[in-house]
Formats: sequence, structure tokens, C-alpha cells
Amino acid sequence: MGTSAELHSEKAGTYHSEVLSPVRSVEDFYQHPELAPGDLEQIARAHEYQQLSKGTMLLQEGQHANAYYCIGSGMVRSFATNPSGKDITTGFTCRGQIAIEVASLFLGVPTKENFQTLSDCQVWKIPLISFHNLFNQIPAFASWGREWMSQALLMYKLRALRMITETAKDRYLRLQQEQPELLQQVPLKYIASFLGITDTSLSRIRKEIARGN
Amino acid sequence: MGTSAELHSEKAGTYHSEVLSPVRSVEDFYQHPELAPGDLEQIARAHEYQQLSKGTMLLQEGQHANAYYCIGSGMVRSFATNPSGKDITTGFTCRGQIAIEVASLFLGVPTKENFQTLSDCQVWKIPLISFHNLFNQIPAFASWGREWMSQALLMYKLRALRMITETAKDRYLRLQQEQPELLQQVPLKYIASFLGITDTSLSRIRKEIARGN
DNA sequence: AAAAGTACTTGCCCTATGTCAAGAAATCAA
DNA sequence: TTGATTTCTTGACATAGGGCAAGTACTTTT
Repeated sequence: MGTSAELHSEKAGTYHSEVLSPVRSVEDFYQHPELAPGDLEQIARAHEYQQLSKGTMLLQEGQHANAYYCIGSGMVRSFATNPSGKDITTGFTCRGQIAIEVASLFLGVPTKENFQTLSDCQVWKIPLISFHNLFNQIPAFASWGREWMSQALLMYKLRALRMITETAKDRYLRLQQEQPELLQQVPLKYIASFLGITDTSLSRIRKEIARGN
Repeated sequence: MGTSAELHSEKAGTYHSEVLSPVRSVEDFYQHPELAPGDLEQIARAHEYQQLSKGTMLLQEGQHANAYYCIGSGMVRSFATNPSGKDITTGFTCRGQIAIEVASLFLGVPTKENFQTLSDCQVWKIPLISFHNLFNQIPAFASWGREWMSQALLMYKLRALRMITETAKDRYLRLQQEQPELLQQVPLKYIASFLGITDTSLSRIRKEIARGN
């Protein structure tokens, strides 16, 4: 379970078998009406393709993020550590999504989150400096970035709102509906802390649902 | 309590008396190392100064946001309405902060949030189209925007995390410490729903704290 | 000054979820 | 294969916070 990216991936974890087909190209991550094909090529060239084995840490608490990752296949978990030592899952990044610690990357502060692969992953990595250059050279890329951030902001706002307005069971059912593959691939304790409850409670909620809501 | 901005503000509400001195200039909102004085002048010219009376709706659920507001004095509350009809306070925007519905403004979708002044306010309003022009014409403005979004994203992530890791009392004490003026100026029910609890519970938490933690 | 409305508190009881501990089942290590 | 580890479930009990209703104080309206 090293900190560095490793290049072999013979053995897929029994838990986290790959179901979905991988994203074909890094250009798929940068869909935006203003981005011309030439722009996309330039953007793509700024990424480095990597295969990461299960358990790889992409970023650890206290470090400064200096890159982000477009996830072609596999899954990444991000988590923060409580003062009392427990880790709280803050999110899952799946195939087709971008694993990034915005605060550390763009504000230059040490991160309070950890990012770790839950399975073998294929990713495209782009360094901050390359991002920065693209941002300044390609206006449409900056627009893409603004939209991506808007979308991300919306999701976190919704998450906070839902922690208030929905019960734990509601949140689990929503997750089940919106990301069913996640429930198969991720250990219950991570899902529980992501939902804001204990694994004990989630187990009971599952039982209740199994009996027929 | 109209939808449009109004220009008189003789009578300050008894509840929400102004304590803090207003922000002097709109340029204070756009501090960024790369922004030159000339840029700031251009940015400032894109804003319109307005005085809004207490109760003014800046944005209502279902509308499309087409501007945002830099708050020079006063306070704005944003809230979402539950399916069951209750309104949940999603945030307070105070002097020196920006009242904006990012999702609606930048993704062009109808907003699910409402924005309403809690007191008479002095604001600088900037239309989306002007923002967009500045974003494309002034690279440093785009950088400022990216940083602002990063900061906002961080705060919403923290909010979601704290809803999970902290008790309601913890959250109240934090608010008391970080924004004491807010507790004086805002009715308890709005603070309660912002904290994710009922006004009844917040009242009890206050009592408990008053007795000596 | 009376009436109506709003803000806040308090009591009683209830539910969702947490804590702790034990045990079964699956997985991993050797 | 065997033992160790992890995952998940379940029970008994505790606690935070919600729902409802009443009551007080303050504010606004008339």
C-alpha cells in the first residue's frame, strides 16, 4: 500500500471487480461547446496515462496537491480524519469523474483529505502547472473549468442540504438509485461514513429495506 | 416585499440593526495579486450600486439568476423550500461577501434557492453578461474567479463534513465564535434551520450553554 | 389600549441513530 | 489448510434531537 503510483495490476480485488468499461480517451472529460478539436489535443497532451494498483494513495493529509486525476476505470475514495482518529469518507470518484482536491490544488494549502484507490485504476494525471498554462492560454478551457467548478459546488451544496433534510435511509436509497455499482464495490463502513452514520446503523437500514421498506 | 430592487431605506429594522461599517468600495471584493489597478477600475465600472430595503427578494426559486451581488452592508439569507413546505436556511451572506447562486448563474438552470435581504442593504450588482466579458477579457479576473470558487467549494465541503462529524451544539458554538454578529441579528428559527435542527432544539441548546456548558 | 402576530421557551413523549459487545461469515496470509 | 483479519449482522441500552402543544414576552397594527 505504497504512496507512489505502481504499474502492475494483474490481480483485481475480489471485492472490487471491474464492471463498467473504461473511458476510452481523456478528451471525454473535457466536453465543452467552446473547446475546438485542436484545443482538446493540446489538453490531452498535458496528461500522463497511468495504471494504479488498488490501495495507492494519490494524496495524503498534510501534503500539497500538485496534480489531479481523470479516472478512466476503477474507483477512488477520499476521506478526512477526525480529531478522534476515525476516518470519514468524503466522497467516491468513479469512472468518468475527476479526482481532485480543489482547495489544496488551487489555494496552495496543505490538504486535509486523503485520496486512495479502492481498486486497480486507469487514470490520466495532469500536473497543476500544465493545468495553469492551459487555463491561461485557452479561454474555452477556463470556461470549462468554471462550469466544472459550478457543478462541483452545486453537488456539495446539495450534499450539505440533504444531510439536513433527509433521513439516513433516504440518503441510502438515493445512493442505491443513483450509483448502484458503488454499493456492490465498496465496503459498508465506507458507505456508512459517507452517509453520515455508523456501519451498525447502515446494516439495520439495509435489513429494514430488505424486509420491504 | 417586492421582487425588484428598491431605493429607499429610511427605516432600519429593530431586530437587524447595523453594527459593522459598510465596505467602502467594490474593488475590495476583488483582491488578487494579478489584478492591476486598471483591471480593478474596469471591474468596478461593471457594477451598479443599489440600496435595498429589508425583505427584498434578490432571487426566487424557479427563476434564472442573471446577476450577483457584492454586499457592502447588511445581510442576505438564502433558503431552499422543502417538498413539505418548510424553508431551510442554506446560508447567510454578510458585509464583504458575495451573494450568488452559482448553479443557476453559471449553468443556466432555474434556481432552487431563494435570496432575501434580512436588513436594509447596500450592494453592488453585476450582471452575468458583464461578468462573462470580464472573465474572457481579463485573465487575472478569471484567476480571481477560480480562487473564489475554490474557496466557496472548500466551505461547502466543510459544511457537509461538519454536519456529519459535529453535534448541533458544536455547530452552534462554532457559529457563535466565528460569526457572533449573526446570532444577534438573525431570528433563532433561521439559525436553527441553518444548523440543521429545529428552533425548539436550538432554544434548549442555548439554555444548556447559558447554564455553563 | 386592545388585538394580532412573531419570537422564544419549556414540558412530555417519541424516534432515529449511536455505543458497546458478541458472533457469524467472508477474506486474506502463510 | 489453518489461523488471523476484515466484513457484516444483531442485541441491549443510551442519547440527541424531533413533534406537538402550551405559555410568556415582545412587537406591530389598528
